[in-house]
Amino acid sequence: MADVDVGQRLVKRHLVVDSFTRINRRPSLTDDISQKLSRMVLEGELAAGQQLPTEQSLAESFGVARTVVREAISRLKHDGLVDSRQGVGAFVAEPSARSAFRINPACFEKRQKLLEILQLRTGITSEAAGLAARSRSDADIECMEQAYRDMESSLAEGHDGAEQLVLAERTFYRHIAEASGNQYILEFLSMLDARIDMELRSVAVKNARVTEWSAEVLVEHQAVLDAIRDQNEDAASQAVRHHYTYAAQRLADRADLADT
Amino acid sequence: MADVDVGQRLVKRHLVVDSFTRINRRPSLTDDISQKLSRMVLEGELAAGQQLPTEQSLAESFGVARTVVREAISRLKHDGLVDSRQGVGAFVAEPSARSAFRINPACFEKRQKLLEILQLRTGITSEAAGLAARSRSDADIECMEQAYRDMESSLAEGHDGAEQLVLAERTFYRHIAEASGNQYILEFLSMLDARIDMELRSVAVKNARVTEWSAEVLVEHQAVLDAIRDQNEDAASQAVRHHYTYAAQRLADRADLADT
DNA sequence: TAAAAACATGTTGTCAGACAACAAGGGGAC
DNA sequence: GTCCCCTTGTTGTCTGACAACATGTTTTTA
Repeated sequence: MADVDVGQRLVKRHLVVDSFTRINRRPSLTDDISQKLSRMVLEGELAAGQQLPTEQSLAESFGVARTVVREAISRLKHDGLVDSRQGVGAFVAEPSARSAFRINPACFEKRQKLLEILQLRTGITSEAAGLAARSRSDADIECMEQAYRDMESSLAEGHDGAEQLVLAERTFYRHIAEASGNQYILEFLSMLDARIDMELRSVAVKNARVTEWSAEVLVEHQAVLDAIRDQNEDAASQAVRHHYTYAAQRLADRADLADT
Repeated sequence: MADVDVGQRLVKRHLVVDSFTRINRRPSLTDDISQKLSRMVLEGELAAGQQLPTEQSLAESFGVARTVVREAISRLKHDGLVDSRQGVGAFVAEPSARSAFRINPACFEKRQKLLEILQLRTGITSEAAGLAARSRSDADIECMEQAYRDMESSLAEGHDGAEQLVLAERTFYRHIAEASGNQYILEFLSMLDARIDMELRSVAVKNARVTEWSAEVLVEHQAVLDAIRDQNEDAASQAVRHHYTYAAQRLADRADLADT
């Protein structure tokens, strides 16, 4: 945390990494304000249907120019969090009006939230595996096998290959998503992976008992691969489900996560 | 489509309903520009890593003020579509940097896209049902039963109850998502439903053979309800999967969808 | 000659003010 | 009571200015 001179004001700036900031870049004022506003909406501090303060007064209370507030609100409008009417005002939208799905990266450090993300991922991935089993091409299988071999070889490198191993696992499931032929599944999974990436690159990976678990994990992945190769839909989605069931158990063993 | 005087220009305005515009409200200039820009990025017209034109030149080429372009780009930044560096420029971000998941509502009218959305929904919902079977409370069951009864009664009303029926079905699965105890599943599903809503309110519902199918559909839902009541995880998620398998078949029968 | 400092240029980030577009309410004319 | 006009307040858009920053060029200095 440092004091940074921004325009005419002296502000505490946090170098947080979250959905509102690109990695390792100082958040802009717009980032700050849009984060604050969307948190207000998301946490119910502003109830649905309630009118937001005017842009003018928001600008004054936040100590920024109206353009900054407008850019922030523009983001909320785009996400369906608020709805504005010219000449009237801006209002908090109904939760059913949300038009985008986001995950706050801070949640990746909380065990409970991580578990829920894992469950979400389970549903998508097992569906993807089933679809892949149905419609995979031979080229798809080759891609998966390649990724599988990468997992094996990075496992052979022991502890040093930990990060590489996790990356190969990601690639493995990306190929499955591609083989499913479903654009949305692919997009959704790659979004999830991007967020998880941050965690992977962190110290957590090195400390986690990745290599210790890898042997058994590899068997789980092989079951997935075999089922897709055999074009057995149910077995494929079941194998994915198995893998994530065990993954959830391993998650419980990890000591680097906050319990709240 | 109409000619509308906006500021100093005369512009063709389309009253489209998409993720960039709230229902039935004229899109603002920011909506237009952000839609155009994000489409350019999404469709690869601007390659990853490529620098965007300067805000100034974008403003000139679009014929709008720089503030409008800035609000639009601000949205893209928030979605992880572009990344800007002060003093340098704005650049198209890697696809892996996406931080939000959206579905273009136009896709709800294309059979293939709708099928893929249905598959995505299948994965999430069957996972939700499994989790719900594990951890549902008695109160959860009561909510689901209520929604189920609503489906029955609106089915009794025949063709007039079509819209009400679809709404009750939504409620039924929302209760399942709630019972799963997974915040993300609930959020994701309710986002999907919000988009589907538009379709429901459209003429499509009235024309679709909803009531004709309802009898068999109801049986499928009951299987889900029973499995969750019995706390049978596998049966619950399997029942959901069944329902969506049949739903996909019914989708193929619908004549109101574009095939492209 | 090579390194360092100063400068010039172009871009994004922020501020300020103005006016247009629009909605809603109030007051007067009829 | 109804209609019309006016006033007021808010969002939408335009314009201009300057700060902050990165980069390449030129000048200065060792």
